[in-house]
Amino acid sequence: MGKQMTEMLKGTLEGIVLAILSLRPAYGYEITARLREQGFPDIAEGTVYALLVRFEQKGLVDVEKVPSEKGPPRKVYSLNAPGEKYLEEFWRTWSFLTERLEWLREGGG
Amino acid sequence: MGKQMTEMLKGTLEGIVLAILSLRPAYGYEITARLREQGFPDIAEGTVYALLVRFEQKGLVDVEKVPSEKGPPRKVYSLNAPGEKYLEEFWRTWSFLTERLEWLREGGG
DNA sequence: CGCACTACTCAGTGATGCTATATACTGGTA
DNA sequence: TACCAGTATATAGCATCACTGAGTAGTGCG
Repeated sequence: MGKQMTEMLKGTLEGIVLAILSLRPAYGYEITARLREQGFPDIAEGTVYALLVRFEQKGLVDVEKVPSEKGPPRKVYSLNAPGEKYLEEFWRTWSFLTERLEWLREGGG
Repeated sequence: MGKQMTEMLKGTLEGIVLAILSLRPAYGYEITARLREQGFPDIAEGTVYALLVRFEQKGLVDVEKVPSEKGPPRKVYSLNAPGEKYLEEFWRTWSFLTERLEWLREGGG
């Protein structure tokens, strides 16, 4: 993917996964697979799981253990109220950044 | 500024400063001041100087020492050819990210 | 049994931005 | 003189984050 993308994902991947969870609840392996389909082929599984642990520690998600037909039980994460708020804040921060960058890209006023 | 912005700036601040340099050459103190005017009040001076050192080490900028009427001599940085290329790559990476995020924001297909 | 796929975990690494401090030069003022 | 504000650069130490690489577990197929 390149170093630029890796660094740019810092802080952004968090928002991406929160956004995915806001669409509907999901578990780690599923999220990783979806990211790979959607243009992020090199997102490491370990990265996603670590993110989900952080979400849980921050109280942004609810967790439910669901048995799987194939393999160990799934940990299904769903965004709760604080999570929604946090995601809204993410979008505000993201919008601010995109506005600043769009402005710079167009010649900086 | 908040932790979200701090993390999101990782990888992005690099592009922001490169974009500022692509408009016209500038020195560290000046760049910091401009960032503060343009909505990033909490960018630390040390952050900018470290960034400029990295640019120099990567060979993305040319440096010229210019005497100042007030204070120590300025180190004026200007984007060179590899720097321009690197900036273009940054914009491509940035565009990819914004497209993915816009898509997610609008409901994820 | 061995292999592939599903599913989660964790220690160690590298890059980045922030904090805090130090250095250096000019000019104003008590 | 002594002090301080503004200009200008540099750097050591810290926290956070994504990546690497390895390990653990369960199911089904050859």
